[in-house]
Amino acid sequence: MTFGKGCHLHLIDGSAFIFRAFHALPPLTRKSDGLPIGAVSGFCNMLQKYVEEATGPDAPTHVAVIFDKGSHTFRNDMYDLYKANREEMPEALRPQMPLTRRATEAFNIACKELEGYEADDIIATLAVQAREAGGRVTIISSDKDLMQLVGGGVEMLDAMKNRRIDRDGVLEKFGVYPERVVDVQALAGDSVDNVPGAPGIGIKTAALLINEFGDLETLLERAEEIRQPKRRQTLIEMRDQIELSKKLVQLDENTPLDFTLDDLEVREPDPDVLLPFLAEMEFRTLTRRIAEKLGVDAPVIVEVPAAMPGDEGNAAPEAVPFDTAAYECVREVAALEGWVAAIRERGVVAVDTETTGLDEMVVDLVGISLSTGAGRACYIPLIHKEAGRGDDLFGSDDLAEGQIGLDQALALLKPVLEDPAILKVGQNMKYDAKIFARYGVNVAPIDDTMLLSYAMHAGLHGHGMDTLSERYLGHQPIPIKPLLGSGKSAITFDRVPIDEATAYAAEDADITWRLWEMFKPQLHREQVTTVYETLERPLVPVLAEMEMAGIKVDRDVLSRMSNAFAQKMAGLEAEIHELAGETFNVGSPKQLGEILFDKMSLEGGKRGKTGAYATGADVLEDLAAEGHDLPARVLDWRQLSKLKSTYTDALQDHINKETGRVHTSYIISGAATGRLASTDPNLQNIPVRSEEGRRIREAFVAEEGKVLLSLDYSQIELRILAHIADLPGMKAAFAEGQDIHAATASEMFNVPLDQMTPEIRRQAKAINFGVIYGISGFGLARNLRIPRAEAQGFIDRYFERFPGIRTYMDQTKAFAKEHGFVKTLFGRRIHTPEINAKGPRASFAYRAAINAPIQGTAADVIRRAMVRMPEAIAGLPAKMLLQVHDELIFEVEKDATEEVIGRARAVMEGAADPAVHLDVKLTVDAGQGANWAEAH
DNA sequence: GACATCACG
DNA sequence: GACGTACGTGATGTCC
Repeated sequence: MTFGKGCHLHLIDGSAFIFRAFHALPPLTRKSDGLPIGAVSGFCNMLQKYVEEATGPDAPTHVAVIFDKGSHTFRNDMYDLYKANREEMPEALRPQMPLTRRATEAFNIACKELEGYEADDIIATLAVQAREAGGRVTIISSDKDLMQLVGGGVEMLDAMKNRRIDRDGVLEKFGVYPERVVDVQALAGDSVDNVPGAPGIGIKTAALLINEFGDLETLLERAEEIRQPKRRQTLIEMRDQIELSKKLVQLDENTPLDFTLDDLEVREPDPDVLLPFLAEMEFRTLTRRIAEKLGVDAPVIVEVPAAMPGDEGNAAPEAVPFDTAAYECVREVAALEGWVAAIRERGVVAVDTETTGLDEMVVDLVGISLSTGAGRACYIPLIHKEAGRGDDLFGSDDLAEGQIGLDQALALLKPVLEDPAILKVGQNMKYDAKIFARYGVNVAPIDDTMLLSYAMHAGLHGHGMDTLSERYLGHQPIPIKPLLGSGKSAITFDRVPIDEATAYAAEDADITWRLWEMFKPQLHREQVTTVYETLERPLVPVLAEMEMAGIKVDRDVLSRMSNAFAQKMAGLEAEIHELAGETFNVGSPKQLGEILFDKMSLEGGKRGKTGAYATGADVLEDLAAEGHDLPARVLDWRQLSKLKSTYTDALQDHINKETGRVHTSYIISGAATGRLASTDPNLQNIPVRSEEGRRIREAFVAEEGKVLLSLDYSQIELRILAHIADLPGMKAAFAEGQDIHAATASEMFNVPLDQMTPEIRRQAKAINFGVIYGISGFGLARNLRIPRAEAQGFIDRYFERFPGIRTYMDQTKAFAKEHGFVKTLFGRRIHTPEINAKGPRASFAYRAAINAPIQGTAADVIRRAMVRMPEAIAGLPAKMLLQVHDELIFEVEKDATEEVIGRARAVMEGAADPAVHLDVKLTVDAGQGANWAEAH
């Protein structure tokens, strides 16, 4: 096809892809030989994503990836400092450059470069040719130098933000249309490329001048007319430098090319070329995904353990392919006895349970799967029902034939599952342990692949089985959805036909085994063995006990509150409709925004990214403060609505029918920092800050004759900050038992403690928290509702008075940049893969990196306390029920209260010892009462 | 399923 | 000089 009208040329800026891929990803290496491969991996993923999305009416007819070639270009002949401040290419990236060319060719996309020219010049030349031929062009890049080409059918596409940039987009960026972009750049210069420009003039000023005078040449001719003396002088004196800058930024549209547009026609990738390349790179997931897309079999990539010093000579084990047909369905006692013997032989087994649902406190055990080696797995169906899908949707309630009796199977397995000499491996073992516990089997000792991954990879990705299998085994597990169906017609696992259940369930055990085999030896290499052994694994039985204990919740209290809330809400709703002059859904932010800012024309309507007005509490509070009644009522209504739906209503549904208690579930690997997360229900966010909300805690009660006990760390994060950042002033204040926020205020604002006002203390408190969060002037200003400059002043003074903070922040950032993770005092690693990204993502990562060691160390401390707690209170009539980040809740017989407080407090205050000696002592406050509101 | 909102530490 | 910001979570309701 000859390129012309109706054609659409895509030009991809290859170097931009590479650098983006390199900086966005952790330093991956090819397993077999350690070759750095991260950028190639990211590059291929981006190409694949691009190919997948480049369909439809907008699809390109022609496409090329353009690369830079050689470091010396004609621009260096003009100006020897051009790009002189460019940093050396990172050592890990250099060997990957040729591989990205090969990757492009493997995808069967034209790959073009030209010695002595930058990619931008080739792109310019092709874009102009295509435009003159009457075609459309999309330049896939976010390089602002290319913006001068936009217009007349040429657009840019920022692939990361998925945003098209047309002439108006360029105007937005540069303040001028594309044809004047070089003029603006010539004046503003570019520090990245070391284009000098005119000193003191940035894009804003440059655009102003160009728009006033028309173009650069006129501006320079008539420079005497510029009103501002400084600018006038600069432009007159720097004329040569500005003209040189223009030549440097002006793209060459006449690059001598040895190919034509017609050579760039889109071609289908050839599986026989692409897949072998991906396999050679050892990209497991991508190889499989693309093979699937192309409808061919993925080549097998042999699994090789990562090379280690001293490993030479270790033969790589042959990778065993996944094969569901090889799994055994255990239906006879003799067969099960065979498995038990095999497990005893091996000393370790991967275990997984299948159940009728997700609530471990309610569901029934349906079957058990076991694995004793890669590819060697079985499923033991126990209470599967006669298959009856089809005519009879619900099947029969009769047990299917050929299953070992539940009791008999458990009796055979129990000695193995409880044998201290046999290791049981699971994925999220807390779930299975709780199921087994309800059947009288106490599984121990254990390993958990989810927690192994968490100890090594926190911050990099999730730790669910699907994620881990795809990422580390290159294998997508059988999805559960087709087996169970969805919606109304969904069935429980006991109604899944046994042969299908066997493939699914045994595969889970197989995957768990393989992950364990891979992860376990990696722990020590990542130096997180102690983290795993002391902070992750021992928590499993402790949390299982707490969750099974549950906390008693008084349904009547909640029910009465729900009714009261409903009444108040109805009243408020009527008032709101009255004020609005129409009825609308108060719970719809969209409708509320339209009422407030369109109908009532109130000031301050700001639209978010979806185009809807923002109606968050901060916005409504501002409006209410101006005297508007409607937003004030909505705020009240929202508070009640939240309390009712999330707490007083929903909590009732979580009361277990058998125990009369609420049993939350903690996610050990949920938060990257080491904190726990609580779900179904979340008992870590029960209201406390508002008086009305706090009353919900009255529904959490102790059994008759017992009390609830709450012990919480006082200011644990600030104490850890004082230790880590070595802040002598703050340490002293803690040592003397002072009010830490007042002490901070005194230090910062030179106010004696006895003259402290609540207002000054409030500001100091906000700054203290800000520091923990990786402070920014903007954030503090918003929090305190003060001008940004003032907030910045506070921060500057804080840094002055507590110089250790600066050092801590700088060192933490440098560490994160170098290693890709930060550490807590106890060695927990939290990865920060985006720390080397560009733009706001890096700012996010930076603040998270500052916060993680502090929040994470506090999380480690309370984990250590929890692990030691059962032994400390053994023999006492007390149970640990809940954890809320810095607080532990116990239920205790009244007589034993003081004894439990004493022992639990000692454990908590001494939790850091002996692993870490803190310069600041930890103190614990205790409270008790008939309910949680009283105890807190 | 994404988004906005809001509850907690 | 611009980016667009406080850190970490989970549950709910609306809307597409």
